Amino acid sequence: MPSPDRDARDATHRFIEFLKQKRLKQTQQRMDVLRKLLSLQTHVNAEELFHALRKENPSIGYSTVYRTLKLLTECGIAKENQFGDRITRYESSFNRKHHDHIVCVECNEIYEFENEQIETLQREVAKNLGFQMLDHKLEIYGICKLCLRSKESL
Amino acid sequence: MPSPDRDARDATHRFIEFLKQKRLKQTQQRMDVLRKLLSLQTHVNAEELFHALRKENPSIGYSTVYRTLKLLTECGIAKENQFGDRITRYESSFNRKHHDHIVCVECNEIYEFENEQIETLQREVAKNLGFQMLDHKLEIYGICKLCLRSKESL
DNA sequence: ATTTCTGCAAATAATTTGCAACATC
DNA sequence: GATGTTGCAAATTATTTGCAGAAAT
Repeated sequence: MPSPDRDARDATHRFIEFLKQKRLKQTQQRMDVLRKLLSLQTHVNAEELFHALRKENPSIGYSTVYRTLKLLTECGIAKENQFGDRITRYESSFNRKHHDHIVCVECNEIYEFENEQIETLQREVAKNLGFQMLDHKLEIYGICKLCLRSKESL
Repeated sequence: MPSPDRDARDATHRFIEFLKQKRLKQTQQRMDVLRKLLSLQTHVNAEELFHALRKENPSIGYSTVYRTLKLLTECGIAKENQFGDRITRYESSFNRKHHDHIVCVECNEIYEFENEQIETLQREVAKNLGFQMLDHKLEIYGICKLCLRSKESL
């Protein structure tokens, strides 16, 4: 059975292999960014990651964070997401199934969901239009349960 | 029956009413931006619009284009879209049904499609999660028919 | 005459890049 | 010791804003 710890070790292992294969170096900073991304477990942007890392290592640079996120994305450990605003958010995608996002426009919380029927219909749409589908993304925007509740009680 | 010309006239009319109601002024530039957006009929970014407008009126400014696009979005004539890159693209949304996009990653062409079943499933997902759904967007990324064909013939 | 607009140039925000000092292989 | 990496500062990209002169009400 998969466990968060197990996944973290496996992801780390994959990253190290990836670096080796590309003749890139295994540095402290690169491992730090990976560890932090895995531990935060959410949709973080570069800024949030940078500040979290600064707390532990005040000398880490913004560019290192960006550069490492590129590498992690390249080797499939991280996934980039753009939600409405112009900010790129990253989530760890290692050992994770495809999922879509539903975003609360009030509290900005991002939830995930899966729906196999929607996936199937998307594949059909692409096929009917003669496309070879590579990727797809679906975002639903709305007001979440909690925000609706706190509005009612006014 | 709706015709492109008819839609253009109606959209213009709505924009003029919108400006009046907000006590904003009906200027040459604002009408130019509207006309150009309607005539281009595609998913244009501010830069493309700006250059198209410059050809006819070399003195128009970038900020006017951006500011007018904001107004057109506000009154429902334009709709903003963000596809993967960090660029905002605009399409005219006057008298247009909701639709989703399928983007070719080779030639960057953007096609549109509608699928009522997917829409229904999305509403169900939102409902099940306790969300009040406000908006949603779906993008499929892949390689289009034409690009696939030209790859085969190599 | 008043109010709003425009175009420019400068500001902003997120991200990228050049480079000299530094760490890893 | 050779090569790749880091952190910084400066560049870049898309967009926004302040402002003085110009246009619409």
